[in-house]
Amino acid sequence: MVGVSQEEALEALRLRGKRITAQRGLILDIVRESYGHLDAGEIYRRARDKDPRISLSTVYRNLNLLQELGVISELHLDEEHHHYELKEETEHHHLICSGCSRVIEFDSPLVDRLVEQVAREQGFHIDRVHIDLVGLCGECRPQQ
Amino acid sequence: MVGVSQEEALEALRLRGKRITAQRGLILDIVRESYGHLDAGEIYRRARDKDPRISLSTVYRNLNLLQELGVISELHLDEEHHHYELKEETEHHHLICSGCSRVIEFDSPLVDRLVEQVAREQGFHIDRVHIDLVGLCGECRPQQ
DNA sequence: GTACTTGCAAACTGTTTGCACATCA
DNA sequence: TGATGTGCAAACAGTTTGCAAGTAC
Repeated sequence: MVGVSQEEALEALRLRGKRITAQRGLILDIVRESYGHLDAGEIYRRARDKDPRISLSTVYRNLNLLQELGVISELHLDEEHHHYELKEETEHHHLICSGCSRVIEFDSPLVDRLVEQVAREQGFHIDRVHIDLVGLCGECRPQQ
Repeated sequence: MVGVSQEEALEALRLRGKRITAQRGLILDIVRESYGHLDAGEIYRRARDKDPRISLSTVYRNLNLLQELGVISELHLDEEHHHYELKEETEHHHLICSGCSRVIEFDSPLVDRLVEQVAREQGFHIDRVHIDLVGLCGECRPQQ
């Protein structure tokens, strides 16, 4: 669950001739601290708490930039808007509680077996795997 | 790969006191004929070819209605907008070619094993499973 | 100093809604 | 006939973009 570090992220910016600004540092901090996965609006709201002058377009621009640099990645959870997380070294998938919206990451060797099997049967070469399991976590189950 | 039939779909409308209109029939035909998965805009464009007076809001309204009735289902493929397909009896997942955009449906017992394993380990009760594998199909692979 | 960034407002895309008119049963 | 559905335009949410002013290096 540990993604790209702040130093690595800043280094990625430098390498591409991008500047290190207060806004970028702030956005990275927020994405890092948010174990749950935030959408752009929520990242903006939290950023504004620390820097009331930041604009929503700066948030969008930098989320897109950080994605291009490979520092964060965009998720398509079940809902409408994009969510962002720090890029992990290992591929992982999402287990989403429809009660409390928490997002748990998982991986399993069964995923690789599944992907291999499907690729072989259908003659595909698979580049990306998205798995979202939606349900109720232990805490939300009893009371629904 | 055979979804709800036209008769079943019309019956579902009747049962809920909904009317059978030319527009609804047309939208259902288009969703049925589109093996690939279309978004609302594309469904609208195709519908307009047969009935130039149909409106985009009618398309949206009916896609939402048909979804509530359980006749079609909404997908969240990798892109921005919703895609729709006829509801299948069996759960299935999507194999998407990033070259030609074709969508192939699949299922495998390994999916159930994976879901069981994750549910057990994390104490979840899983309601929905979304799996999208993105890659290149046999035809698109050589030439890229 | 200069290229890169920002904030702001305006534009854009996908989707939903209010309302008067049309239509299925 | 009366409830339901349609088309149109206007409203919305999320996201992107043009531009002048600001800032990192």
